Amino acid sequence: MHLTMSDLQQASRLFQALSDETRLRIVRTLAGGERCVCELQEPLDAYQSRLSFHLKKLKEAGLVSDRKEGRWVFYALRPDALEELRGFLTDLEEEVPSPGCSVDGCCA
Amino acid sequence: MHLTMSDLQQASRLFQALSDETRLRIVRTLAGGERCVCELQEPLDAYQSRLSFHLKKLKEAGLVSDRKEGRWVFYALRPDALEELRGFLTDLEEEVPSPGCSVDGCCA
DNA sequence: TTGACAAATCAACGACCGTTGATACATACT
DNA sequence: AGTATGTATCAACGGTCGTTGATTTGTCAA
Repeated sequence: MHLTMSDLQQASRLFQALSDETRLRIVRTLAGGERCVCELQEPLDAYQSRLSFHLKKLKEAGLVSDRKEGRWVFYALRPDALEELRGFLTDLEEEVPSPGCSVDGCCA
Repeated sequence: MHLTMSDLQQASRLFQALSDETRLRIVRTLAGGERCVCELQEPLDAYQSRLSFHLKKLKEAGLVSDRKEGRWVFYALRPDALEELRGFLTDLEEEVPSPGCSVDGCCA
């Protein structure tokens, strides 16, 4: 009975950020270590403006961090964000279908 | 080195289904046991057509199942779908930033 | 058969999303 | 100074999404 991230709004934001295939490919690549935008361009076969757009979305959701170095901007995955989501799913799975759950407000 | 659900398209479909706050509230409620549409209406304060719309989305994504009984249709959470997603996130977190990862095709 | 109820579907609308190509900005090099 | 490079931003477009209200389909009861 925790469901720590009862803030469904935040959860939906995270899910939304991961709801795009291009962004998932970015995330999967960043799981191998930080990358600058130009390093993503070739393997993902995407225009630079497109990558900037998606990286901004991921950053706004808190899923990646960015670090400026010279003319490059390196993006990295934020493991705690993934952990947060995983915890949310775990809490959902642990929610047991209790018989008296139809009581007012229980599932509101 | 598993990343079983390497099918990013399927992953994005699941994330997309969970990217809406109304749907997350439905899912959280269904975690307490199956419900028919009319039982969701009051606690979620939503029109019936709206709930039907979102339940259809959840069903299409494989996150819920439905069971007809008389005039009612009972929806229930499918735990395996949540498990699938959790596994995907776990695999992502386990992906170690190995030094030689910049090799061609490694993260493509 | 008539009425009541549960659920799905539809049309319409506004809002947001993802892509592309062009442009702007910042940094580095000569 | 000028030029090249990496990145962000912009305008424009087409497409999809979520909501509402009305209609339709199916099921039960009187």
